[in-house]
Amino acid sequence: MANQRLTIGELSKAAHVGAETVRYYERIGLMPRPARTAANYRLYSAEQLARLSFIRRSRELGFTLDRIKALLELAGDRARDCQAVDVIASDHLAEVERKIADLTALRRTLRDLIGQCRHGTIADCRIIEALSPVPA
Amino acid sequence: MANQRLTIGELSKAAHVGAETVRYYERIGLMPRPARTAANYRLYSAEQLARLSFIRRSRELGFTLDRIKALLELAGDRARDCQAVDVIASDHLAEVERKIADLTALRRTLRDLIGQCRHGTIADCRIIEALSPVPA
DNA sequence: CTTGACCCTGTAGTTGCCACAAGGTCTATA
DNA sequence: TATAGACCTTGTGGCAACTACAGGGTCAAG
Repeated sequence: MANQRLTIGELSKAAHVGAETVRYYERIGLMPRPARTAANYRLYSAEQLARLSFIRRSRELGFTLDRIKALLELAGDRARDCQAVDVIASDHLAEVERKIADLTALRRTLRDLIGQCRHGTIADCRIIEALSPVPA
Repeated sequence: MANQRLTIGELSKAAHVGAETVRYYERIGLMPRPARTAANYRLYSAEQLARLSFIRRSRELGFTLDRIKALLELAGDRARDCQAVDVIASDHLAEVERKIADLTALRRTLRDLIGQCRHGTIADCRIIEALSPVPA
């Protein structure tokens, strides 16, 4: 009963990942090549569904496919020290924090700029002015 | 004296934009086709340098090339109401704010996850566990 | 036996560039 | 005058992570 095999469409629905995305994951080696029916249809196992779900969750957390590949390799090695996992996650967190900092600075600049808008003509628009270079 | 024309390399240095990027902007219609020397070298005017600098500043603020194109069109129309500029900038700000919100939620999740790490084996790694689907 | 929903492969588009390759040009120096 | 090296030209392909076809094959229901 654990042998229920899924077509790509069924897998796709179960994992909430587009079928074309699944094929893409296969092409880049993130998902294994599945079994095939006589008619060359892909057939997925429960384990492969679990793998795809893992990928989807990781993507939701913003991990890159490269890092997800690394996480999946680690996940298979149950006896191993989980420090490597920690490193990947911490690196990712650091990147998220950097992006937040960048975007926060950007938000400030944009708010200032928009706040200065006097709603007149382009000729005295502060936004355009801020973007325009000073004539040398 | 206002007639000083620049090669793509000179333009590139002056505006702090890669030469290949300038050619790319030309291809997509963001920069105009410049004059050419007898040897087919591109020659840029001061006005074109100003346009490229405008683009660079706008990119630094995270505007997409499409929006920059729109901003440049508006910027040329000095008598026009600057409301359209305000709309573009405000839309952009809204997107930045959305991204900050998304990333902030992500940061929280990642921090929680990493904080739960007990530094044992993969088998009881909270991070891997959180990513793994519950077996049905 | 046909309709419609599924599946297949392969290719091209998205965004904003960067990195070649293979050639032409220009300038300075030996 | 020859030549080295820095510049310029076009065209192509790559990056991330998909998405959207086109042009076919397959399968189950009515």
